[in-house]
Amino acid sequence: MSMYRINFNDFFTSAFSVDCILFGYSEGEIKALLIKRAMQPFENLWAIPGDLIYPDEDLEQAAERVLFELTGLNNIKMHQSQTFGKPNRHPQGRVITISYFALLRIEDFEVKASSWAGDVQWVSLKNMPDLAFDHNHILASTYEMLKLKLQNEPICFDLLPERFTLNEFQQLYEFAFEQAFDKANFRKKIKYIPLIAHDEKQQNVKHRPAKLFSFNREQYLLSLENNSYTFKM
Amino acid sequence: MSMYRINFNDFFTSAFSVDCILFGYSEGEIKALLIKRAMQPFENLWAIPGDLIYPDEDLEQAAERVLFELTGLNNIKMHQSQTFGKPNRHPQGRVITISYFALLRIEDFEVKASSWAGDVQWVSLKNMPDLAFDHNHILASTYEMLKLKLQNEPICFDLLPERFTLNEFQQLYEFAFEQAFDKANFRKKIKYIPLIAHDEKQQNVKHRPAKLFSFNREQYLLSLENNSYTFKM
DNA sequence: GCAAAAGTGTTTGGATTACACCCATGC
DNA sequence: GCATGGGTGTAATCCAAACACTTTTGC
Repeated sequence: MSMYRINFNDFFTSAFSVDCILFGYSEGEIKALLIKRAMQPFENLWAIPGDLIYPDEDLEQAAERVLFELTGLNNIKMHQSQTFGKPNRHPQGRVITISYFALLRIEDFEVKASSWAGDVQWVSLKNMPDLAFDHNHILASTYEMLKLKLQNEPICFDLLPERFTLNEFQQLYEFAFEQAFDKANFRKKIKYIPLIAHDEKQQNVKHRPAKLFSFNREQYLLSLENNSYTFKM
Repeated sequence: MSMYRINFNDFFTSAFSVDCILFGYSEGEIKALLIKRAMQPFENLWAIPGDLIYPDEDLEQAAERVLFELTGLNNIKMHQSQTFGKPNRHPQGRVITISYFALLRIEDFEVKASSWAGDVQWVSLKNMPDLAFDHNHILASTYEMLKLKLQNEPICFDLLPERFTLNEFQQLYEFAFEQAFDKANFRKKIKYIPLIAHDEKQQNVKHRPAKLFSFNREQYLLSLENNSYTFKM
């Protein structure tokens, strides 16, 4: 994290940081973007990207900055998760960290290894190694919050490609809730979610190609206004 | 808040605090315990009780300390809500505040006006005045989180008296979700919540007295373990 | 034709809803 | 007896689960 570019003692006895968990979805798995720490402490361990918050910077703005440095992406909605502040969570001083998460379409950009990371990688939440600091704990609680929101807000469409098959959609929920759903019943459940059915079909599959759909966000917002439908999974 | 007992400039350029929202339930309304500020800024305005976090203190521990100073109560579960950190939210410096909430039985204790408050009062969430700082915003988001948890965890029993009538139970949800429920249907919905039915009845009512119930927490925890029931409202 | 996954229809049982009715108490 | 809320039963409806079946593509 960039705090080590600055003389640590110059900062003060306690500091705030943001940790910015980027969730993505590919190959049927929800993944988080992790960085390999290039310096002490926890050198060479994988960690959640994060940085100190500047004195006159809003929390969300700091999280967006971390996201931008890693991905070049802008205008992504940040969701606040939780705040972690055990006095000894950081070996070199008191650092209270506010964790945020964002949902990305993995295919839509290229990750840039930043100055403060030796390597960057998407890691499946099914297969998480030991992370630096208390980052396993932070990631686990944030994933719980993601799962809660997946049930109550149409944020799954921030993870899915802009055009997706209904099966990809179903598999996202199957991964998150660790259970298989019946295909016919799943389609009945999502019947009222406003989707746009395209004429376009899946390519290069060796079976009947599936129809592609997109989320009709405009219509969803309208239905929110007149209370005709609220997302619920 | 106690930060003003300390010379302000000695503290820092930025600081952390906890705000500790105490929710209670009486007379059919969910209320928050507010304090009347005895000093600048926002003197004489109502505010959420809060305090700075000591350098080697855990966040939750700080919130428990604020609760204890106000109520003398201990061993109350604190729920972390959200963190607020707009650079200008505090007129005298950068203060990032982590908000917690706790659920109390209003009848079980006496509020002590503490050194940093001129007055203390339970205020209904239906009838909230303008508060100090960004406390209206903090309270509103925290109330949203409370309502979310009321749907997924049996925390309503932390607000209700130890022995309650089914109607008090129903009215709590009616207040929170701002809608009336059918009595017979409500009772069918809660059929599987493990309750202890007492022989004791309501006293001093001028109609048929209602039976009193308590939450059977032991049995609920057992049913969680063997996955036979999970709370859902 | 066969394998593989897309896509749809039917049946069933349990939950939700609306609504009606009886019961116990104070006055 | 009457007002007031406590407490319960029933029928209609909706919804979710289980499961079977048809369709379309590549090879």
